[in-house]
Parts: sequence; C-alpha cells; structure tokens
Amino acid sequence: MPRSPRQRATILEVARHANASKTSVSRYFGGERERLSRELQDRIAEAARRLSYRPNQMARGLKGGRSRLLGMLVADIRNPFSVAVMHGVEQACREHGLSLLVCNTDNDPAQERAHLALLASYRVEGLVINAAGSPDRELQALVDQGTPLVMLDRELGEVEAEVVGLDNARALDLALDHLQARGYGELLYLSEPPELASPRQARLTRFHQGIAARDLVGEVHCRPLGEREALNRAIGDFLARPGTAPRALLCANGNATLAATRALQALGARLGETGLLGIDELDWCALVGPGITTLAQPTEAIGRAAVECLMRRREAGDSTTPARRVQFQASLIPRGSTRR
Amino acid sequence: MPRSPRQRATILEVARHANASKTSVSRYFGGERERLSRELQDRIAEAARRLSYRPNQMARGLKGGRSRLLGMLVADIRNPFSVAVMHGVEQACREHGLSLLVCNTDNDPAQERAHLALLASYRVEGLVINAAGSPDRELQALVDQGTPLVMLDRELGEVEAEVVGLDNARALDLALDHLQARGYGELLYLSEPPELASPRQARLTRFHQGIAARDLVGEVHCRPLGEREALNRAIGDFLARPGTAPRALLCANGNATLAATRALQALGARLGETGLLGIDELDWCALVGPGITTLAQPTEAIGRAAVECLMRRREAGDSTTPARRVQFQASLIPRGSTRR
DNA sequence: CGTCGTGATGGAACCGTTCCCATCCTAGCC
DNA sequence: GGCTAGGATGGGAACGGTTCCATCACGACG
Repeated sequence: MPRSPRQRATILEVARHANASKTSVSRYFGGERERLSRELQDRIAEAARRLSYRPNQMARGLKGGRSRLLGMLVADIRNPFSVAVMHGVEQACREHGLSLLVCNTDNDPAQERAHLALLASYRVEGLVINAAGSPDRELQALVDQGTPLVMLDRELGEVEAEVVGLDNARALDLALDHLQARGYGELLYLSEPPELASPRQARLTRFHQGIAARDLVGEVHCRPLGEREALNRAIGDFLARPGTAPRALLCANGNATLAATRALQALGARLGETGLLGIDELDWCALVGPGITTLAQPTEAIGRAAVECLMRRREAGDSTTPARRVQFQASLIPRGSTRR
Repeated sequence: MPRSPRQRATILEVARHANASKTSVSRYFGGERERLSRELQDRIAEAARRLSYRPNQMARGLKGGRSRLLGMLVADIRNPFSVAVMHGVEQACREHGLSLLVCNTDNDPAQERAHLALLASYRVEGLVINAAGSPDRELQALVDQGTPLVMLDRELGEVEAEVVGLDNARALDLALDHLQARGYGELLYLSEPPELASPRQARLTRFHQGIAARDLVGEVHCRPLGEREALNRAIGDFLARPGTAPRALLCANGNATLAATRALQALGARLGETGLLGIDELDWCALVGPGITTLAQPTEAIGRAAVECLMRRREAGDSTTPARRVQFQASLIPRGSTRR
C-alpha cells in the first residue's frame, strides 16, 4: 500500500501500471467501460485502486469544456428561504452528477458582479441566480458564452433566461382572501424596498390591486428592515389610527415576518387581535404566541425545477427554446395569528 | 463590440490582438503587470476588454496546481448554525481570493464520502469539514495529497487536522452555573445521539461531570429528534417525576432547542416555570413566550478562524506544524425561559 | 484465399494556461 | 568600442486529461 503518494497519481501512471494506454484508462473512467475487454478493465481497476487514482476534474474540464459545475448566486445565504431552495438545487445537482459552486453576495451588487465573473471563469455549465442587483452586462456575457441561466423568482428585463418561482399574484390573492375571511379590514403591507427585486414588485402590485378589488383598506411600508424604529413607528401609527375595522399585517417575506413579530412584541400587541400573515414558512412560526399564519413556498421543488430547466436547456439546441417561466403555488398554513 | 463571441476568448487571441505574446498576457493577468512596459500593458488591457477576455480557471488550476478553490463539507445545510459558520468561511475566503465549493451531506456518510472524493478531484486547496461520519480513508487520502484540513468542532482520531470550535466544557459550565443560580435543581439534557459527533460527546461528558460537581440532579435523553413521541414522553415523565426542585431542560444544540420548545408547548408547560436553555442562538429565541435563554457561539469568528488555519498551514512547511486546536467561548444570553 | 467489416487498443494532437529559458536591446563600464 | 548586466519580451514545453484517427487481429464472406 502506498503510504505517502504525496503527489496525486496521473492517468499516465495508471496506464503504465496497468500496462495499457492512457486512452484506455481515460475510457475506463469516462464511462466507456464497455468498450474495453474484461481483462483490460480489470487491470486498470487494479492499478487505479493501488495508486488511489482520481481523475483531475480541472484537466477534464479543460478539453471538453465540461466542468461538471453548476453555479448558484445567492443574495443572502442567511435567509432560510434561500437555503431551502439551495437544498433543492443541490439534490437535483447530485442526481445529474454535478457539483454546486455557491456564491453568497450579501445583497451587494459589487460582490454580485465579482462572483459572476468568477463563476464564468470556472466555466460553470449553468447558473441559478437569486440576486439583488441587475448586472446585465455580466449576465449577458455568460449568456453569450453559452451558459444557460435560470432566475429564481426574479426577472431581469434584458437578459434571456428562464424564471422559476412563486406565482406571486395568486399567493397574494390567497393571503388577502384569508385575511378578509377572517374579518380583517385594514391591512398594512410590509416589504423591503421593491425596486431591486421583481418578486417584491409583483407582490406589492398585486397587493394594491387586491385590496382595491376587495374593498379593503390598505397601507404600505417599504423600508429596509434594519430601520427598526421606523418600522415600529409605522406599525404603531397603523394600529393607533382611528377606525374600527380589525387590523392585520401582511409580510412580504420571512425577514419581514421576523421584523414584524419583533415590532408587535415591542409594541405589546396581541397576535390574532392584530392579524399577522407572512409569506415564507419558518421553523418557528408555529411557536410564537398562538402561531403565525404563513404562506409556504414549495422551496425544494423550486430549487429542483431550476436545475431541470438548466439541464433541459443545455441539452436542447440552446437558444432556440424561448425563455420559459415556471410558477409554483403557495399553500396557506392558517394559525392563531389570524384568528380573532 | 463583439455581439456574440459564442466562444470565450483565449489568451492566444488576446495576445494576437494586442500584438504581444501569450506569455506577456499571462503575466498581465497573473499579477506581474509591473514587469511589462506601460505601452504593452495598455495594448493588452485594450485587447482583453474588446474581447471581454477572462482567464480560464480550469486551465490555470491545471498548470499551477492552484485551483483557488476551498472546499467545505457541511453536515446539514439547513441548520442555521452551519450556515452562520459558512458565512464566516465565505467572507474569509473572499479576502484571500478563494472561492468556496460547498457540499451538503445531509448527515449521510455515503454522501460524505462521495463529496470528499469530488472535492479531491477538484484539487481544492483546503478543506473545512463539519461532518457526521468518519470517512478516515478518504480524509487520509486528502491529507496525503497535501490538502490542509480543518475540522469544525469535531475531532477525528486518526487524521491529522486542526480543530476549530467551541470550548464545550466551559460552555456547559456556563450553562450549568446559570441554571443553578436561577434555582433549577433537576435537569434534563437533550441531545441527538452523541456517537458520531465529538462535540456532542464533549458536551455530554461535561454535563455529567458538571452536575456531579454541583450537586444537581441530571437526566439525559439522547435520541434522534425525529422521534417526536419519544421526546414528548421523556420530557413529560421528567416533569411529572416526584420531587420539588424546579426543573429545567438543557438543549445541546439549535435543533434540540427547537424540538424541546415544540414539546413543551405540546405539553402545555410554561417557560420559566419549566426552565429552558439552549446552546446556539437563533433568530426566534427572543420571540417565543418570555424568550429562550441561549448560549451563543461566535459563528462568524469560527468560520474565519477555520480559513485562517488553512491558509497558515498552506504557507507553512505543511505537516511540520503540529495539529492545533482553536477554541472559542460561548456567551450567555439570559432570557425569560430561565426566570421563575 | 484475398478482402473487408468490426471490435479492441494505442498514438498524438489539442484544450488554455504557466513558467523556464532564450533572445533582443540598451545603457553603463573599462 | 567591445563587453556585460539587466530589463523587456517571446518561444515552447509541460500540466492531466479527451478524442480523433490509425492500427491490428480475427472471423466471415464471396
């Protein structure tokens, strides 16, 4: 047994030990085993085992252009929703024999650009993007290079890419219907600034349409969630406003739900009496007070779908297929926070 | 402007356009710019810009053996603690100009082995491991190959690697001191089975030592958290036991805290009256009931430290340095769940 | 019995870099 | 003025694979 190979064995060494050519060894590991005689296969297997040989993916990717790498750009890795989707992406990758190169951008457009360049330089075979900014140039470069792109729940005007995500309009309808059915008449919609992210825009737009269609009274607060006092004030004002209709908060995503819950607790509001409904299901939603009603997204499915799109695209004649859009439905999980 | 380069430009094309040699272009991008005349630099820059050239990392990695890639093996990507550490790792990577190849194993030793092989085949320059099983063979192979290894909070007997993580003994002392100070006399320690993970073992051991030293009464429940009814029964029995001393639950990690909170809620226990203290700080700990007391780990710091170890090791003469161990201190965040 | 198809195997070019070494030029020195 | 040191530049061999194409043996066929 070789105690300290120190240097990884190469295909040539294996070939020598097996008394074969490197072509044959390459075939053996490249999935063309059946082309080799039984005997030769055995010799190669034995030699490779003895030298504990592993093909070098770098070298592999060089010639054929197949890096076996998928890239994923995540806007905020600490957001459980992103992680859940990533988990789906990862599983699908495994099934396709791909590895995942994950880049977290912390919502910083500059980092986003940098990471995109980086992924390009590794010649990733596909890219799943969940990003904040709009690095059109960089993305277009990727597309030109022939890399299939999938946007997670955000669309970017210029670039041709498929979009996978939630059916935001129906999700909002679901939320509004529920709130109305439970008797809430005045709503405050909480979201981070929607300029940068198209799903936020879609949700906000539908909120406006939805309250108009349902004769509800609606108000909107779109500020960075870091501005805690502004949020508290907005919610405080909303709850203190004259009027008799029950009030409810509608949170555009998991972060907003977290911030809203904190704020309500700080203000001493009782959940249920003050309604609360959040988009994105989180571990702890069932545990806080009477439980927080949420709209759950099928995160795993979204992640898997993204990879499927990528693969389909890669196999197909490429750009012939028109950009598609895959929408998933949210499901309502009613809890005490919307029960008066 | 080249509308559809279709094929990424190579160093040779840039060289031709710039009327230079590929060596010079390589130097330009390889950080040896100062060796080139001002004029040549400009020509290369111009050509590269026009062709939107990006060096191919695969080819780069091939020749020099530097993949600029760091690998990270994560046991459970959906665990917020893991993600927080990963965030630290990632930031440190960026500062060192490295990219991160993340592999999630979902606590499955088989996947772990597979991913390890994969990371090896990409010739990662270092490896941060937070794994469940003990794939000694694979790890040893990596080490032989010269890849520096860092274990996150778990040590593996055989393999030579540095260990970065929490000072589990002092963390448990902190927890026990707090519980005792708050008047809890009988404790139930909740953990997933400790066989596989050394920090679980370390914590469990210290728990036993600690209660003995403090004249506390202690009990232990180490079952997979998925077994909900078993957990409920164990907690129910514990609370119903004859005796007058106030009871408290001590949770070995975030998952255990989540499970315990659910169980307590199902049993209708009041937090505080029944004490609850969890290791790992989570988003929602402040929000549940009177708040859950936790022991926060400096996750970012742990992640960064792991990368620092790796880098130090890579620069140093390698294996000459003895395996080190870096321990961080937990900090107590007292909340209502340990106030009677 | 010569020809030919077929399956197993090997030789060698190529993928896009890096890096060692050679070459060229110019200024400085005796 | 010849020689040399040293800086700028380029040529070409790796790096570890993949893949096209040639070769070889062998049985079948006319």
